[in-house]
Amino acid sequence: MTDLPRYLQLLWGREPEGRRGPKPGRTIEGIGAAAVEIADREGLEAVSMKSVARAVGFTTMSLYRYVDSKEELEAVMLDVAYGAPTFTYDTGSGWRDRISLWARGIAQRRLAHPWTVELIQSAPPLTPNVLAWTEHGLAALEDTPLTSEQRLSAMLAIDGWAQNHLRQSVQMGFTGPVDPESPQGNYLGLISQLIDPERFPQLTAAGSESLGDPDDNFYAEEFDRGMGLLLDGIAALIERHP
Amino acid sequence: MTDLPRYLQLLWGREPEGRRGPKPGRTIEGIGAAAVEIADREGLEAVSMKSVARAVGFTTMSLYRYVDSKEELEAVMLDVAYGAPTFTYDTGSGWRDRISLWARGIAQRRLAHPWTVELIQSAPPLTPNVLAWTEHGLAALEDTPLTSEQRLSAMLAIDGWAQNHLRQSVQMGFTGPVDPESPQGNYLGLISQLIDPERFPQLTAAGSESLGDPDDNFYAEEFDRGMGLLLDGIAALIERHP
DNA sequence: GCGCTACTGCGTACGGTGCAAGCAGTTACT
DNA sequence: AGTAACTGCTTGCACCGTACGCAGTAGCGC
Repeated sequence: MTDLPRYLQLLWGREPEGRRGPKPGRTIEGIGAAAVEIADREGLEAVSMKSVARAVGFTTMSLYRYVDSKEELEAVMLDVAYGAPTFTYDTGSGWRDRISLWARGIAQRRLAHPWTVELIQSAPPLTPNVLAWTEHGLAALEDTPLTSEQRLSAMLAIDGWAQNHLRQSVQMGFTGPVDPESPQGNYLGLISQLIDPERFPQLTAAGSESLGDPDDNFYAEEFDRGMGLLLDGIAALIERHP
Repeated sequence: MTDLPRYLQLLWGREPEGRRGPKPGRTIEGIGAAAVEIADREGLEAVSMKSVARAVGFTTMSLYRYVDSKEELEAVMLDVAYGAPTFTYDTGSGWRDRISLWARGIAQRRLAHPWTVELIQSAPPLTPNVLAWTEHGLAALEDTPLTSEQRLSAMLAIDGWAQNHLRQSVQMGFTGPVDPESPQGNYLGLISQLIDPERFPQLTAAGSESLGDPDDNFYAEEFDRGMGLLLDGIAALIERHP
């Protein structure tokens, strides 16, 4: 049994009691919240050990009393960004409504903190809020006849898709008003400048047709479309289930 | 009409002819390949302007004659990692076989260079090989009655899911032999140490049942399962198409 | 031929990063 | 009372991406 890394001990409140020395002056949640605030305001690249420390009134190295590395700080940030799931499922609602609600909830949290898509997590999440969301997602599929392995697969697929959709949308600059002067804004201009219509017929067609006017609703519409695809797939899986 | 960033000019062979001065001693493709080799061998964090420059026999700053920033270098790396799609679709094969083949092809390339999931692309891809794969994916759906907008959506959903599955698998350490000593290896140990079975009943159940023995085939099996979900969804979309 | 000019790769320098190590001061155990 | 474990702080290091100016080179217009 390996003992827990520091930040997990703190997040889960697993500190041994009766510890000597001064009480810690901050909480990791507070530190994470400060980091999140910086990321929301100035972008993820503005989050450094120094800037976060300053935001909580610390010197740089003091942060290492709460977190062993910047990567761990990022895990805390993600947990703060998720927050605890606040909604509950209507009694009587079916799995499709439930998991949709859940997916929308996750998408909403992530959309409020778009920098989450820039985080690279080299380890699976073990923080309280993220695990709470996972639990909530599994619970949405509780009434289906699927095995828990299938439920986990389905949930991971949905979560993964939602996350990826946000990622792609952020890349394309579709999450806010489209600025035609920005490099993303004239993506179409650049692409048509590059590709040979004979070598890239499908792309040429798709470009002129579909991406013609990516308006503000593009993100939401695409979200519903893709989610519908996945839910139909899950429905098919359930129907053919023994 | 904005003019192209340097690395795109080089990748697409759009340099003006009759240029003065010495010929460039390297190609971006070569530089990208060197960077890919470093990433394959020592991980993405070992890729620095210095290390790449040394690998091609340059000083650090010389790289900036080919690329305006490290981010552009990463775009080149991704393009090299993808390579050009080499396969063709069987005549007579249906869309389902075709897009499956395509998805497998992409997954294979990415799996050969797992660090691709760590790349954060802040702009949509405009490099030749990546666009060639996109074209190839759209062509797989050519025979379906879907609009090109729907085809694009479907393809993005599949690609996104494949990419995300790889990302999650890499995080979990499922892409290679499982080392129980590594932090990912005893993920289950850690999780069971943290969660209260009463507050996290679904997770507890899922953990003990499904993740019991994540063997080498877990990645591939999960890939097929999720892909099946998506393809079923697309099939449903096609059936109800006017 | 000539210089001019745009190009090559190189050397130096700068501000910023994450983090290792040792510090004096504080608190609660033995 | 003494000691051991903790707090936050200070200093210092190796490394990062990249701005800027350099001498040398190849093709242009004359």
